[in-house]
Amino acid sequence: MVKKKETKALDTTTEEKIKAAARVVFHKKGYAATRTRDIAGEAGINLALLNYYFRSKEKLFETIMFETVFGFMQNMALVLNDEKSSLEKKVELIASYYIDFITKEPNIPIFMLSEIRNNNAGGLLERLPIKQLVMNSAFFKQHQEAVAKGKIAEPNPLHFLMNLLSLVVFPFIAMPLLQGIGGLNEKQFNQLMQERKRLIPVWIKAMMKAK
Amino acid sequence: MVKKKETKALDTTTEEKIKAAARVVFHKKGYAATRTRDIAGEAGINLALLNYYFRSKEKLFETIMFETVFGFMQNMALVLNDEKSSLEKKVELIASYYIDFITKEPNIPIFMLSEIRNNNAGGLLERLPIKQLVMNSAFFKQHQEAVAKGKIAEPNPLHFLMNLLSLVVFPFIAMPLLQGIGGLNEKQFNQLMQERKRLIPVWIKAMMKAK
DNA sequence: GTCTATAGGGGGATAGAC
DNA sequence: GTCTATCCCCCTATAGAC
Repeated sequence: MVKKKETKALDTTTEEKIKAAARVVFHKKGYAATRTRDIAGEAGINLALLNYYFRSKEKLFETIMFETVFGFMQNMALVLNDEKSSLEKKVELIASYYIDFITKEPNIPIFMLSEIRNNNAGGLLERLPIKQLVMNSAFFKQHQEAVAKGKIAEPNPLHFLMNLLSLVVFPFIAMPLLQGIGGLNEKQFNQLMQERKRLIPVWIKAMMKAK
Repeated sequence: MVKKKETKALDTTTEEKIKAAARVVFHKKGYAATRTRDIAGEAGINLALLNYYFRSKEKLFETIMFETVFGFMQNMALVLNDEKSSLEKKVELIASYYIDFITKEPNIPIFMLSEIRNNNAGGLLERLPIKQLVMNSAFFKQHQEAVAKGKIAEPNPLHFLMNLLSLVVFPFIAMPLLQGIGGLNEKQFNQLMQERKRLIPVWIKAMMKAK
């Protein structure tokens, strides 16, 4: 649509600068509270230029939203579908990867979840093959096998997945509350999350045998 | 500030109608996306009247936000501080109560958490004595005792609390995603949550012994 | 207390010069 | 491609009649 960088030195095309700024502001404030002027300011460019590259606030948002959700999901997809790693290993990998990821981008979970709730993000969930991705994954097959062998008590794989995501993601979403309760600063909070990389796999293992 | 109902038949004073409407709209869309016109419409009154009762959108929001957070917390406070019930019982009570509560009001968790993140909700967290409430609770004392007796492996009570809240609250926040993954309708989703009333206490018990 | 009408300002988008 | 200036709608809030 606009000039295509051939071998542009650093990814500092204007388009990329605007997207980077939009990511920051949208992730932090959400669609409704974001002012296009703030994005332009953050990007160090003029408001008119934003509309030149992306026709509207909404188009820009859709771009950012799609890339954010896609970026979040793709690692999950990779891990869940790896035939070689065990179920235990998958739990470890997901806990470890996402705790680091969200520590760096702490606004992403609540951003995604609240925007998806508000407007279903323009049918984003329908466009991404989430259901097949998860339901046909090696993860689900391994879970079924473990249930069949009596190694896992709770037969519903959705509970398994919910539990894993809950333990990994929720503390970040509730961070301000937990910092308030525990009187933690950011560093101490992150330290707690690092501990959870080791703890969550242990916990999940114990939970799933219980009945 | 306005007329005080003496023994008003049903709580259908205009003020209460506006607040009820504001709750619905704010909880669903959040502060920034809410239009005062929508609230007035939902309440079946005129826009001007809204400003007559509550001086501004922000004042109305603060009222709703405070009552929402307070309403959410007060049961937690009651349960956590009950000296008579055991730690196990507390877990049961919280899981059971909040699963029912959030099933009826599914927008509340993400509403509270995203508004608190956005603007700290006008220092709401500082005004409510959350920290003392939790840190001095019977819940925390019982947790410490259990750790001392070797009944609980993980000594940090924040992990315990995070885990409990995660398992209870997160599935609701991620509901659209989980419905997409599992292909569930609302009824089936609620069924899953009902199962968790029984499962979460079992899981928590198993987790906390694990190391 | 409740309404209609309108002021006032903010924010998304565009025209047009460079 | 990038800027300045500006349009215009929408939203909050208020004035004033009843």
